[in-house]
Amino acid sequence: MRKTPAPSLATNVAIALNAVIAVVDGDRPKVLCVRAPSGGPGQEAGRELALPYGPFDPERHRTFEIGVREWVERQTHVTLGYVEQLYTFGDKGREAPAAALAGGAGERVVSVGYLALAPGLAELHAEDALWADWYSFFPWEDWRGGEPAILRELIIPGLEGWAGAADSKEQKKARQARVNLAFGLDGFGWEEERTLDRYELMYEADLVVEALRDRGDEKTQTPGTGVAMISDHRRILATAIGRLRGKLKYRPVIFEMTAPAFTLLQLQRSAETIVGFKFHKQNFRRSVEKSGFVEATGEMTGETGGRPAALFRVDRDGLKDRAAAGLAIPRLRRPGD
Amino acid sequence: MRKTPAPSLATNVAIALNAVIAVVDGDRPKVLCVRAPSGGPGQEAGRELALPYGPFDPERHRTFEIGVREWVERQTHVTLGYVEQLYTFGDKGREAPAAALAGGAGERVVSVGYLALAPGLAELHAEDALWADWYSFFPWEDWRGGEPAILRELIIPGLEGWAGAADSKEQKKARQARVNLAFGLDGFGWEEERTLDRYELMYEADLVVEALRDRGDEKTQTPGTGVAMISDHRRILATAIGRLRGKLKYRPVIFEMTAPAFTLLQLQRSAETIVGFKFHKQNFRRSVEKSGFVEATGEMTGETGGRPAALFRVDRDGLKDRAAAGLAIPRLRRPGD
DNA sequence: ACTATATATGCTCTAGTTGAGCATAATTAC
DNA sequence: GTAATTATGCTCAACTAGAGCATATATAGT
Repeated sequence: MRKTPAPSLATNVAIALNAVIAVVDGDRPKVLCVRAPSGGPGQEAGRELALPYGPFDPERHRTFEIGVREWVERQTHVTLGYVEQLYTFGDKGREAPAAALAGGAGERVVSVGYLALAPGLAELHAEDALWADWYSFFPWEDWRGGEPAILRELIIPGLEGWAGAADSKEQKKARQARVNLAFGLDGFGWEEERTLDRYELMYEADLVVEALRDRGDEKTQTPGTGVAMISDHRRILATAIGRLRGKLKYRPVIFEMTAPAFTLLQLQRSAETIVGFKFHKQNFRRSVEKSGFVEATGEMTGETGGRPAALFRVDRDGLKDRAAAGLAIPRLRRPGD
Repeated sequence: MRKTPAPSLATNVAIALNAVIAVVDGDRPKVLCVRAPSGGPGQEAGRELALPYGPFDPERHRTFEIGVREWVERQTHVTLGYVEQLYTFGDKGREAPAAALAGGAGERVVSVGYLALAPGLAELHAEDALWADWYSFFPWEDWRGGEPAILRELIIPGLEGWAGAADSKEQKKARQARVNLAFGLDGFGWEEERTLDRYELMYEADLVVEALRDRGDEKTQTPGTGVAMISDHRRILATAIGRLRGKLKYRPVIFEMTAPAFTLLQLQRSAETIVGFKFHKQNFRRSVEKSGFVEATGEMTGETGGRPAALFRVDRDGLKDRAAAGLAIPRLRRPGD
């Protein structure tokens, strides 16, 4: 028997706060990005995209969330609504690109990722900031027009090749099972919130540029599998999208991203934009109308291109009463099912 | 227009890894605790309980998870199964007690909390480590014997008093709404996974000792509201319990905590122990049997005190096939509903 | 004015799920 | 034996979710 020693805590770690600031712009989901101050060696392609990030200053910030809000609002002039902590990323290998990014030496950089939702595109005041469509980073995640061609043509074959290239029979089966689960193959359904699983598999299978880059590989292209980001920011973004997609189902967060008044179809399009596939319209109305989240304003809009639609607004009281619930998000129906 | 400056990252932060190691022992949920090396000033009561924690050593640990596994296994000789990151806690105010705990000076300590599940009580080799019943920290969370008396007698009145003591009418309503939602009052149901919301409200309302202690208050007792822990460890534990309770519903994590063979009632008791209330037995069987998670071993056990029960084991293939699903956890039925 | 087309909105039908309870079976404790 | 205890099978009613039919009210084009 020995006593548990009081551990001493190491100090040579820096903390960065990363924010995924998500908005819906019509039928495009967007995320605030910055152009990073030029990539590492072999990256003359210019300035890679990064999530906005800031230092965590323990002197000035009582909490992480205060820190995030503070520098986001100062640097981008975007006012954040809903904010939640996502995950803390501390893997080694992050540090090389991240340290370059920070201009610092080779100390370990840990980043705490945050997801923030805003009600619409804010005007940007920094010249190297932009709103990017998040499906440009994850083209395989957008099923609104049916199954993305890139999946059948390139990604699934690539993943099956990777699974088949494993050493043992056991390993092959294990890899294939992961692929099936994440990508909804072989009897599994496509679960929209598994964005991180899918990205990680693609990374392991060398289907995204970051995998090659992080190894210092020659090849710097993986056509069709989306735009790369600096460091592990695309992984952070994948985490954020998955979290947001899941959250829609059990918290009324969609209303953090809507205009003050909207038609039910606009609300549906917002949800579909995030979730990445289309819903049955009448069922969606039914569930929203009985949810208590919205109330009719009594006004109509004629800008629909068809019969005018009733305008709704958020029912603040209803929202409070049902803060424990979310929208009824159906499952993705594949034509063949 | 100005360029986003490359932020410099501060370094005077230490990272601790905290682990909530949870097991189910019959009908008691347990968590590994250590006796902290004597509390702060005014805490002569001896050694407060703490979650086991260790330093994150950026030199030696490629990832946080590796770090957690390493020091847990080294210090406690408990082998961890399932491990997941919970949340990163960085609030100011943590640091005073946490720094004392670390024996260090007044630097900011950030801790990354982890939830780990193990299949049973491991023998402990450190004399100041122990398995504690987690409901000793949260007596109001255990509804298996009906609504805990302490809730109606003490906690709810205390919270309503706190709500009523707010400055403005608005504030009062807002506070009361939070209480209703978290504690399932006024038409809301009790949601077992809202453990953190409940703990936070009780902290704000001065119903747990930590609230008084963190302010340096004279009073050091809040009878009936559970055992205190050092620093914000009870909050970390509340986070872990909520996460685990929620996770049961959509991932088959319960099987990380079960013996190799079990009866369906034993499985049910394990789930009830975690969730904190009892289920309808026949419905639970029905859902488990058709879930594909388990298969009959063909053997029976006579140790039930009644008719012998069939023994089941985890169906590893079924688990893989259904890794996307969890147990069907019903809602808490209150007698009056 | 008439027609095609687009969106809005109401309603129904079916299959499946969930909550609850009845009934019977096979043990042990006294 | 009888009571108590646990196991297990089955049914019923309420509710939910997926799908589609039908009708209403616009705009655009001829």
